[in-house]
Amino acid sequence: MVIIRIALSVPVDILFDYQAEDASSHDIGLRACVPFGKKKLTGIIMAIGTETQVPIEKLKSVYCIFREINPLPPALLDLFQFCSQYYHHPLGMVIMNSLPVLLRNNKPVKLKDSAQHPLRLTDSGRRIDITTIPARNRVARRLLTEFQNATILTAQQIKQISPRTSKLLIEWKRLGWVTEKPTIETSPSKTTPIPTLTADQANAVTTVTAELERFNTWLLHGVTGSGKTEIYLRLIESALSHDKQTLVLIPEINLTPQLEAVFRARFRTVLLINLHSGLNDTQRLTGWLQAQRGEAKIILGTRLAVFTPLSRLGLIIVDEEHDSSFKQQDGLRYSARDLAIFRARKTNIPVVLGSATPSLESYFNAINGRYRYIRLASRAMQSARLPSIQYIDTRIHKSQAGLSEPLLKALEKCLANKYQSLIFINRRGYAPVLLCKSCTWSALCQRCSSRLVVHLRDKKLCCHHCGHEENFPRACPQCGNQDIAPFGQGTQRVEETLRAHFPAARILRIDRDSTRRKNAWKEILHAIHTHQVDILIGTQLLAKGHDFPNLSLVGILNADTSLYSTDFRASERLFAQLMQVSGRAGRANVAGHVLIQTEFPDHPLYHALQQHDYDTLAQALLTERKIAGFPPYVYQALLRAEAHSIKIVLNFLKQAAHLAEPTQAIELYDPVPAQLLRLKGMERAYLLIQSTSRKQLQTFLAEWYRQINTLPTRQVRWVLDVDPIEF
DNA sequence: AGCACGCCGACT
DNA sequence: GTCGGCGTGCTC
Repeated sequence: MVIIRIALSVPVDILFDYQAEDASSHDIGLRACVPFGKKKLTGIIMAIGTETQVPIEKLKSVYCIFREINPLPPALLDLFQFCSQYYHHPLGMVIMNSLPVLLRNNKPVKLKDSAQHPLRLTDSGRRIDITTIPARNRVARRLLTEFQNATILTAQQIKQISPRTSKLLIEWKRLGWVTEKPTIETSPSKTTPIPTLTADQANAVTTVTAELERFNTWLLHGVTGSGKTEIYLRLIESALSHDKQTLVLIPEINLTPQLEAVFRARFRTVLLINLHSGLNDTQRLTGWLQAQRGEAKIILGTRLAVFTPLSRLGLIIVDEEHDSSFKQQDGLRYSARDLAIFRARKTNIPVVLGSATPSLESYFNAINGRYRYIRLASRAMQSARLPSIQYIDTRIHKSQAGLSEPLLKALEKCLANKYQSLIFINRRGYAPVLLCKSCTWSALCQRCSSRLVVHLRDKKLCCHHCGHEENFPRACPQCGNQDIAPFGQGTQRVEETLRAHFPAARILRIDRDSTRRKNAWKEILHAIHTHQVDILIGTQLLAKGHDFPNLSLVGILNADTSLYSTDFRASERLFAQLMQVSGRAGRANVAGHVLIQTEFPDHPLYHALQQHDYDTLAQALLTERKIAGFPPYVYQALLRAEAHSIKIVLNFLKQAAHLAEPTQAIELYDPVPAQLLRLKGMERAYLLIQSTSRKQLQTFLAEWYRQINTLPTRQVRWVLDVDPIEF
């Protein structure tokens, strides 16, 4: 009897056995549709054998095995297995949640042949003169133009040009203008000039390229503007020359288009796909299949892309590796960066972690020699120097609505010189608090233990944690006094103040509220680049990765709040963020100045920032962490739990703690309520476990996880968070 | 996660 | 007497 073992998306960490007479060992990694209770589910075949522990009468037969697409490769199944074990999350859920939605259905995928393959313009196609096509044949002209621009077009791209192209393409295929054959041509485009490398860059490229055939974790540490992207491009080129795929992981969606454009411009003749959250189900599946078949040579994507099957993977790049969005913060709490390293090791290929401000974990590994460390000391463009950073002591310089006199003066001067400036304040809305002046009342969220943020623009109070909105009250609900007022500054208020102060200036606010609209980002970037804006006001959305060539002045408000935070990672994050924002100034042809308003101008973090001295600060922070016994000197895990009442949560955590059998190597702390106690109507708490040995921590967690699963979990939702980065 | 089974309160 | 509340436990 042939037994197949299937991983299903159910929250129990076991495989389910089924009878399947027609299965063979080639079917491992394929999808199978099976009866499950009263339901029908589709899962992945993990093993095939002739034996089972399940009583024969319980054993059911598979409905069918889907063979229309290739099985998931063993290396990817290894990654899932590791992920499931390391993060203590059921294997079936790990696998099924990583797959495109269309592969989770109880249906075979059906894609039209034309939809499956990208088309490449052949040399004879390239020689076609557009004017030989009648002008009224607009679709044909558009399509040919697009092909001659891009050489390769995916099915989606073609569909976007016009939905009625299939007849045309059949004809063109017959004529030999286009072909489905993926090319292995790697010569970069002749039209985009390729910059010469600095000595630093050249050295980095040579060093990594020399070891392209084996696993290494490279930390590529270079200040903003030191030209990391160019290094990525060269490495990808090397990978391409061996006909290998490159997986490029990037933090979040906003900077994708920019990076994508750079990559496409350089590699016009290879298929590049972008796997981001904005895709619909069909687009995602199409890209996924192209990656699996090895047709897509460059796979650009956010954290989920780390699970893409890649038959010819030769290189992984994790850009902005310090970015916390590589860690998923709900459900399966995985770190895409760490999984990328695991994947590279298993595939025996290099993984390059790039950052201007590496995470302390990576830096620690680099100086210890666990990672290979590559340092880019200089900015690539000689004209672009590092910005000068100065502090405005807000104890001396009083401010009006959060803006100090020296900063306003600097803005004025910048305006007069027709340069752009940027005010960075990481707080959207008008004001963070609504206060009653006669009693102590302030507007609170009903579902979270947080204050409601004033959004004067739409006359609403908003909770930035749960999204709750309510109308602006006319009077204090507690004492009836009408004297209620916004307190503190947010982007909207800064915008208002600056508009009043510089009525002639063109001011643009950039935060989640102003970029929510579709295409808003595109329009904003266009406005900035064509110099239709004088002053930008923005949150951290602005900090990431964009080049603003005319930007000369950066003003930073309200940075102090993270200086003395209870979160031991706050300084690290603040520094990275301020480095990033500062780096916006003075990129191309303009000298950059950064003015930071602070009450603590002598703080070591600010000193380090002023000197552009990552190392001194990193060393200091590492010393602190060593003394305090924090990561990277210890490994941590959290048991997180939530319920309607904190009593239930704490009680559950206490029970869980009671079950634990810690060894000497494991430290188990008392349960503590979360910083933000209530979130979306749930009260939360966690329990910290730590150890100096990752291995022992894992052994402990595995056993403990099994034990916790036996607890009655009435109304409690819980997860293990391994290597947590938020508390 | 679903979904059924099961054992106690308020209804035609 | 039953309808239905959601606590408990199983799914190959």
